[in-house]
Amino acid sequence: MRISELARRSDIPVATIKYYLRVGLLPAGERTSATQAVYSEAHLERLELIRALLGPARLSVEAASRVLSVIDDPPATFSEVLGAAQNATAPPGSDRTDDDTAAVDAATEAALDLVAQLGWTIDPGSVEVNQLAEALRALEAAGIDLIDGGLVRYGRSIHDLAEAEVDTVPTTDVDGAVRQAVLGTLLLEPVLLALRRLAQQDVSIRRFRGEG
Amino acid sequence: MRISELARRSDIPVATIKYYLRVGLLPAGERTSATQAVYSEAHLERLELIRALLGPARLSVEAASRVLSVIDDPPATFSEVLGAAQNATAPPGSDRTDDDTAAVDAATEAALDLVAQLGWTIDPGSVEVNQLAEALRALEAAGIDLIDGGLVRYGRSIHDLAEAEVDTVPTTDVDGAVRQAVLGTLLLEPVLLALRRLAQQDVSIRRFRGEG
DNA sequence: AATATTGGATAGTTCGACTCTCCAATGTCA
DNA sequence: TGACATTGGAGAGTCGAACTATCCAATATT
Repeated sequence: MRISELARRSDIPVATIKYYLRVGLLPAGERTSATQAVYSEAHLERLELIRALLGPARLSVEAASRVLSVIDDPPATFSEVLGAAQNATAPPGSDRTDDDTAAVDAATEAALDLVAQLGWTIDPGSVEVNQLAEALRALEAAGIDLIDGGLVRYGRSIHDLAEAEVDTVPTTDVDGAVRQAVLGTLLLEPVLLALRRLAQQDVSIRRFRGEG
Repeated sequence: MRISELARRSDIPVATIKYYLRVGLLPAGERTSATQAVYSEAHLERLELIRALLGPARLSVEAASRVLSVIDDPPATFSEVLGAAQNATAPPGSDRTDDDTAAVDAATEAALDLVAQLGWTIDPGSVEVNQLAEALRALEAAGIDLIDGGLVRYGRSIHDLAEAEVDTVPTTDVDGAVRQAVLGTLLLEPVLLALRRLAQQDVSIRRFRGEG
């Protein structure tokens, strides 16, 4: 099909598709002449994927393009796939000056401590540790107190989730595994957040039924 | 203190503080004359809160201001608090044209179905149902297949989480409860997402240890 | 009295994600 | 075959969000 049909079928403006082509999110169509190219069903699927990453998964164009390049050209081992996916989507760590290094260090220590308590084996230098540290710092700065061991309890529940997720990754088909791992990591996030809020509704309704 | 000291202590530029004042995120200081005002420790804390909402919690200024107004002026019942917090932070639902109503309806039905399977009592008209529906739609559009009952399993784990969270809310101090509920809902999100990724690392390291 | 700071309003600036405009080279239909 | 539509490609323009800078008159401070 040509670009106008691609636009119609995907419900994305031609100008936007051209933009995606320009920034490299969408591979070029097959040239049939100097000013014409044809696009396949694969392009259509790719567009849906792009929209899922830019929309629900809330990625920037730059992050999405890193993610897609992991899918297009996967690393050799599963752990690397996961790492690549996670790195590709990590927000560009806040470049704060080193004035409050103390607070940051303390938070990092708290994060590593939590992971140790949970008995997890992870890469202590990975971006996620920093993300966790920063998130914990924000919690504390806002004055939120968790009951003692609260985070450990969260950690265990979340580990259950992770087990369930890894179960869904096919072990035979390598490319499929990559795709599933990467997209699962990203696209399940909004699902989990929405489920969490609904669960909170249920819990609070149950617990505070008929109270003022 | 005056605005320059507030800026220095909070590490936020004066111009930005003025901006927050203008848009109503930060209440005005106490006027001492026509061109002077003093700010308190409360303003400093408020600024930290604002930064936590705009940064880690990834809220827009508009959403943050809705959240803060819930905290400043809480509704009467706990369920209302939760609802208000959730509504305040809900992203502005995608205003798609009604061309693919079918897909949307199907997704909504799938979402409600999932909730029913979990046995949760929720408001079927709440924003979160739509969020869930949209997230599920994106998953499906990307061609991610979950093992049967996978989502139910996730749901149960998440319900555990929600229980743990509601446990941390103090039942005596009303204002504190509101603050805790609202900020906990928002600021724990990044914590949970980071924990999830670390848990995935652990699971995959354990499972694929030494494989190519 | 001289200099610095403040509140407040208005006008930029920056960045990301598009969206528009052009134009020459093709494609298509009568 | 000729008139009209479409395409690829590149550059410029738009838009909204979140700041950031500039001004100025009215105080403060020293």
